[in-house]
Parts: sequence; C-alpha cells; structure tokens
Amino acid sequence: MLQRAIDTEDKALRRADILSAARKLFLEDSRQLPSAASIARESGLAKGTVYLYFRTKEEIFVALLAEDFAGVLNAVIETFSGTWQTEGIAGFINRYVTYLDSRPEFLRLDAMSYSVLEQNMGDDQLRSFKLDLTRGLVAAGRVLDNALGLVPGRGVTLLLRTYAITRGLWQSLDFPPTMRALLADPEFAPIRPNFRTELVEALNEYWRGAMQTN
Amino acid sequence: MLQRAIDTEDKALRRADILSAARKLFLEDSRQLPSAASIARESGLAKGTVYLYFRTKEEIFVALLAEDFAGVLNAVIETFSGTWQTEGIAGFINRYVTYLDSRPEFLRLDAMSYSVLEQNMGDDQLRSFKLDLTRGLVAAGRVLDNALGLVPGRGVTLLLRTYAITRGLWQSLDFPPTMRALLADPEFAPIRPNFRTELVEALNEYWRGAMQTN
Amino acid sequence: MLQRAIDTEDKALRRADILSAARKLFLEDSRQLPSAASIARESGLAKGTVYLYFRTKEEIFVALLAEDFAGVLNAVIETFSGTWQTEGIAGFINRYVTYLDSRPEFLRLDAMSYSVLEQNMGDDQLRSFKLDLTRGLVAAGRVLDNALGLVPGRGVTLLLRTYAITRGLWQSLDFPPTMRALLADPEFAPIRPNFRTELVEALNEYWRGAMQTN
Amino acid sequence: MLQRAIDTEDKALRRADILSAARKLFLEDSRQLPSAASIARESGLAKGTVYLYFRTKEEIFVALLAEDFAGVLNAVIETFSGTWQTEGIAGFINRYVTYLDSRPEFLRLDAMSYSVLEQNMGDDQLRSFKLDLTRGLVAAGRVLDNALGLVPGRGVTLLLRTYAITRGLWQSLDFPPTMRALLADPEFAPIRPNFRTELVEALNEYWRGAMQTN
DNA sequence: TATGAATGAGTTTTCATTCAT
DNA sequence: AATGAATGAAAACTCATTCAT
Repeated sequence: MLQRAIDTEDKALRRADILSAARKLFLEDSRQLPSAASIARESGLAKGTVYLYFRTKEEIFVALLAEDFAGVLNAVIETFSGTWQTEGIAGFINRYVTYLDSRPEFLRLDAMSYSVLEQNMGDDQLRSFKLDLTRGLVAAGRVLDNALGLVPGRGVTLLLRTYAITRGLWQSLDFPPTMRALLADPEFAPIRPNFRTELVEALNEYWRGAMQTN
Repeated sequence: MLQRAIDTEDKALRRADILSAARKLFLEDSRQLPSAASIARESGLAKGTVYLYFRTKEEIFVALLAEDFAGVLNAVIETFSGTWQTEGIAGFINRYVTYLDSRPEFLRLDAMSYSVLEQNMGDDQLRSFKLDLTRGLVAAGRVLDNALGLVPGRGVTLLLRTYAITRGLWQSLDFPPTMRALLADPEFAPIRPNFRTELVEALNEYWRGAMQTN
Repeated sequence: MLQRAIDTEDKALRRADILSAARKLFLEDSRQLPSAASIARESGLAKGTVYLYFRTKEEIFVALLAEDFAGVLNAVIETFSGTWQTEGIAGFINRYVTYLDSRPEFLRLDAMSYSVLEQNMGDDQLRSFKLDLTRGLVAAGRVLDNALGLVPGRGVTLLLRTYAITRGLWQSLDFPPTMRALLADPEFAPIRPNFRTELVEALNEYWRGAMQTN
Repeated sequence: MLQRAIDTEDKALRRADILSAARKLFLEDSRQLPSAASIARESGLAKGTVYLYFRTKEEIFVALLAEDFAGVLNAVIETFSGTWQTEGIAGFINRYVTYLDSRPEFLRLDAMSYSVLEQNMGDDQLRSFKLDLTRGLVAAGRVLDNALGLVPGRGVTLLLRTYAITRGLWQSLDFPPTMRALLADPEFAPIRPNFRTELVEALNEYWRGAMQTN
C-alpha cells in the first residue's frame, strides 16, 4: 500500500500526481477523456483513492484546464508588467503563442469544455471554476489597461477576443494523426495551414485593428 | 410499415425527414446528441430504417453541419457578388451575423464537431465532408478575392479567420440555461457580454486590421 | 442469435423464460437477488435483452412475487368455491400450506419485498403491483365472505391476518443451510420448530379464535 | 483526537454512543442501513474507531435489535409477574403494543434481519445473538407458563406466534412516506388498515383461539 | 486506542448498431 | 426497403473494511 498523505502538503502532492497522470493519458489520445480506471492505474493509486481527491472524473480535467488557464493569464500579466514596452504587441503575441506550445493539452482540453467537461460536474465546482477564471481575466485585463493606457475594461475585452481567435483557429486547424493522413492530399491545403503561423498572423491583424483609433 | 421509398426522390425525402428530426431534437437539448432511438421516433421511422440512410448517428449531424456550412458560404458568396460594394465590410458582417442567427443549431453543433462528431464516422464520410467544405471555402474565397481585389488566396484566409473568431466567441459566450442561472451574479458580467454584439465588434476590428496594408 | 420474439405470444414466452431463470437462480441462493448478468446468462439472452422485458432487475422479482401471490389467492378462491364445506377451515389451511410448499421461493422473496425489492422500482410499477394485489385480495375476500357467511369485508381481514402469520412465522423459522448448522445445538430447539407444523397449528388457533362469536 | 476509552466502563459508553448514533440515523431513513461513515460521523468518532467496537456494520444493528428484543421480553415478563391477573390477556396485549410503539425502530429493523442483517456477520456473533434471544424467550415463556398455568413450553410457543403475527402485520401495513402518497387512493384502503388497531384485534383473536381448550 | 487515507471488488444499465423477418 | 428484437461492450462510482501512523 501507498504511503499515506497525512498533511496538507502531501495531499496536494497526491492531487498533483493524479492531475499529471490525467494529463499524460489525455495527451496520448486527446479525443476522449481517459477512463477513471486508467487514471488510477497511471497514478499508481486505487480507483477509490482518485475519488478521494476529485468528486467526478470531469473535475479532474477541469482542474487541469484551470491550471492551464491560470498559466496563460500569468504569462499575460508577466508580459505586460514592468518592461513590457520593449516588446510591443508582436512580442506579446509571440510569448503567448510560445506559452501555448508548452501546454499541448490546453487547447485540446478547452475544445472539450463546452460539450464534454461541463456536463458532469457539480454546480458548485462549475461555478467556482468560472469564478476563478473571471477573476483572473479581470486582473489580467487591468494590467493590460494600465500597460497600454486603455479605457478601463477594454483589456478584458481584448483578452476575450484574443482567446476566441485562439480556440477557434485551434479547432479549425488541429487534426489528430488519423485525420492528418486522411487529409494529406494537396486539395486540402487551404484548410490546413500551420496553426502557430496562422495564429500569430491572425492575432497581429486583430490587434492592429483593435488598437487603431476609429 | 411505412410506404417504401423506391426512387431517388423518395429517398432524398426520407433522408431529409431524418435530418429535420435530428435538428429539432438537437435544438431541444444542445449539450448532447439525441439518441438514435429518439431520432427514429421523431421521424416516424424504425431504428433500422435510420441506419439505411446514415451509417452512424454522428453522420446525421455532420450532414446537418454540412448543410449549414453550405448555407453560410452561400450567404457569403451572395453578399460579395454583384452589388456588394454598396454595403462595405460592415454590411457583410451584419448579413453574416444575421444568417447565423437564423441557424441556431449551427454553432452548437459546430462546437461538438471537434470532440464529438468526428469521432465515430467512417473515413470516407469524414473525408468527403471535409472535401466539400474545402471546395466551398475556396469558391467563396475566390469571390472575395475578386470583390475586394485581394491577392489570390487571401479570401480563404480571411474566411477561415472570420470563422475562427465566430466559433471561438460562441464557445466563450454561449451558456446553456442551467449555467445561465448559475452565472447570474454580476461578478460574472465580464465573461458574459452578448454574443451578437461582441461578434460584430470583434469582426469589425479584425477586418479593419486585416484590410490595412502594412 | 436467438430467434426473435415477434408476436405477443412469443414475447410472453420470452418474458416467462426470464422469470423462470430468475426464480431458479434465486432458489439457489435466497439471501440476495442474483445479478442481472447471471439472469441473462441463465435465460440464454444478452443482458440488454433482459432489459427489453423488464425495466429494472427488481421488477423481475416483483413480477415473480406477483405470480406467486396470484397463485395463492387462486388457491384460496378455488378452495372456497363450490364444494368447500366438505373440508372445513382445517381443510383450507392444509391446502394453503401445501400450496406454499409448492412455491419455495415465494416466502423467501416476500421476506425481501419490504426492504429490498420495493427499493429500486418505478412508482408506476410499484403502484400497479400493489393495485393488482389489492384487487386480488378483495376478490378472494369476497369469496370468503360468501362461503362463510361473513360480514362483508371480513374475508379480506382474515386473509390479511392469515398472511401476516405466515410471513411472520416464515421469517422466524426459516434458516439458510449455513445457519442451520450453526444452530444445531439442542439449546436452540425452542426457536426451531418445523415451519409447516407450526404454521398449521398457529393458523388453526387463529381461525378458531376469529370465527368464534364474541 | 478523542480521549481514549481505557477502562471497561468507558468502552461500554463508547459502544453505547455508536448504537445510539446508529439508531438515530436508521430512524431517519428506515429503508436502508446508514453507511458506516455516517454512523462514525454522527457518533463523533473516526471510521476506524467504530470498527474497534463492532466487527461489521451489520453487527451494530443486530446489537440494536438485541437490545429491543430484550426490552420486549422484559415487558412481557413484567406484565406476567406478580399482579398480572388483574389485566387479563387483553391487558397484556395492550401493554405489548404500547411497548412496540415506544420503539419505532424495532419492527423496521426486524424486517431487515432476515434478508439484510444476518448476511454479513461473523458466525460467532450470529450464534451468540440467537442464543441470547433463545434464552430470553425461554425465560419469558416460563413466566407465562406459570402465570397462565400452561403446559411447560407452551408459553414459548405462544410468544413465538404472537411475535410472528406482529412482524407479519408490520411488514404488510407499514409504508414509507413515499409509498403512502402512492397508495393514497381509496382503492388501496383494504390493504391499509391502521397497524396498531389491526395488531390488537389480530392478537386478541389469536389468543382467544389459543387459550381455548379443544 | 484513535485516526482517516487507502483500497478495490462489484454491478446495473444504456444505447449504437446489427440482422432475422 | 422497413422493421424492431437482440446484442454486448463499456465504465463510473460507492462504500465496507483495513491498516499505517
């Protein structure tokens, strides 16, 4: 039997183990959530133990998503704090896209949140997830407002739209290995540009339009 | 037992019945695909009959999605053909958003395509769906190229990005009734602007940036 | 694959198959309901097929119980119809107890109805089970009223009390094999009289007291 | 952490705490045994601690049942000791029924003993429970024999049958709140007489028949 | 003794799909 | 072509009990 997680710190560690097992398995097949049994196996725990730390399987993945969201928002805040002006918007966009690259599960998971993840969660969990998200977004928006001298509240809007472009493009341009083979023919080229390149360009165009007085 | 659909026309009719039953049921609860049994019941057919017209349940909804996609692309083509210059980009955006409003199932279905619909389809079906999509997109892109005097191929890119913004915003801003109640608190206001308004603004900003020489 | 039960008669047959499989398995271990899987296996059907005929596992056993109840009530009605007077109450009691002997699962199942069976059933099923029961009881009571020249309604009461004595004694005196071994010591003799003997005596005493004018 | 129960008295106290917590929870929902976790919570102990005092969850409830049985038998003994003749059998029946009323969990628990409680107990526990029961019954039977001038051993029989009528009627006439609503229709009246009234009448009839020389 | 973290067996039911009629 | 009876895989979660601390 496993060593027991008695104090808060150990428990946090165990929770993190579960999350990391879930992340790993999800990356192996991003089209569906891994089973609770497989997550338990991968984290070296019994099934029941997993349910000691999360109330439903979906909660695990929403927690993962929350981590990633927090990470993005932090990246944004860091970018726009202190010395940001040296980089300009293009610099921000680059940093942002690079961050996304470091979190390959993020956008895949995000694409399931609307139709899969939010299905089987307690209202409380869902609400508190959305609340954290909102607060993080507002905080980051405020940093933007300051850094760019925007009308208060404009920062949140820009972030929301930036994020919309991101998730929208991802879902248009990411193909699982199987489909990639299926769409290898050059005729499909128009719908298969590279995600990263496309995102950078699209965001640059958007921000150019958005920052322009009109 | 139903009268048999012998000739091609009858068959097309029966197929349409199934599609319309599926659309109706999906609109009643857009968070999950209706069951095959309920679709059969709603269309007045037996379960087995439905499977004579579609190989899997998901195919039904992809067919629905294909119809809607074709509709959007048609709307785009119409807008940019002939007399379009009287409207300008803002006019196009308005028409586009209005069209979306008339197809309430479209974006909901679209939000499931990445993680649900494309899961359980034959490769053939998937490929031919994507092929139609690509061709339609390229055709519409060409119309844009002509109407706006763009570098050939630029039109497709603009459409792809326009669509990315649309689906991204939709997934950020559409909440099912249950969640709407859950997020009624004003603290959630920043993540709950009106979809239509937000989409119009975001698209205007994007197109402004995109059309600007740089 | 199995031959399909198309018409009503075949379906009734299939239903009966399931019931008889369930009865058999229950008799093998009367302390808990057999699993749905084992019932399917025993009746040579797939699990899903069982659920085509019964909405929950408990419904199967309640159906069994209903059959047995109907049987008892029929036995009562037959006993008291026509030529009954030749037998007297003692004759009725004998017939009744003999009938019970022929249905070894009946009282075991009955002992679970209060705490197990009625747990996982739809309200509709439960209500209609109770309704049938009530009607049968009232009908049999009426036959008693006539045969014995009782105040109308008295028959139902007598049946209810007769049944109470039966189930009460059963639960006091029936021991599963394991427990029988455990209670082999003569010290336990006072709580281990033979069920049948005891029931006959108790019923005779009860009816003697009940039929006596007072 | 709770103060440790070192001496026998403390232990008995703790045991009593658990029993009273279990009784309380069972009264709140008499259709199923409360969970071990809830019993621990309600008694202010840890789950593991409960298992220091009882080997299985069922043992707790059998202990409860044993307490109640002892109570009934005591009531019987008291009734028939000393001055009992002033009351007559009817007086005894009344006292008995009144005692039952004061122990609302008793018959509910009893109804589970056959199919639920005796399932998951150690043989030792089960045997010693039955032994106590037998001894108590024999003792009470003897008191009856004396008070009523019966053939030795007849008292036990009368008690056993009295109890059979009691538990049989209870299971026929007690309905949980949900079912009560379901059976509100007057058509169900025949199976819904009042338990107490019915029990008193049935016992009077039985004892009349039983005490009569024949 | 007391604790509560960890265990893992155990089972119903759904529902997309097939195929005998 | 149409039917609908039959199939059977698939998986989340609970909870009594144990045992390391």
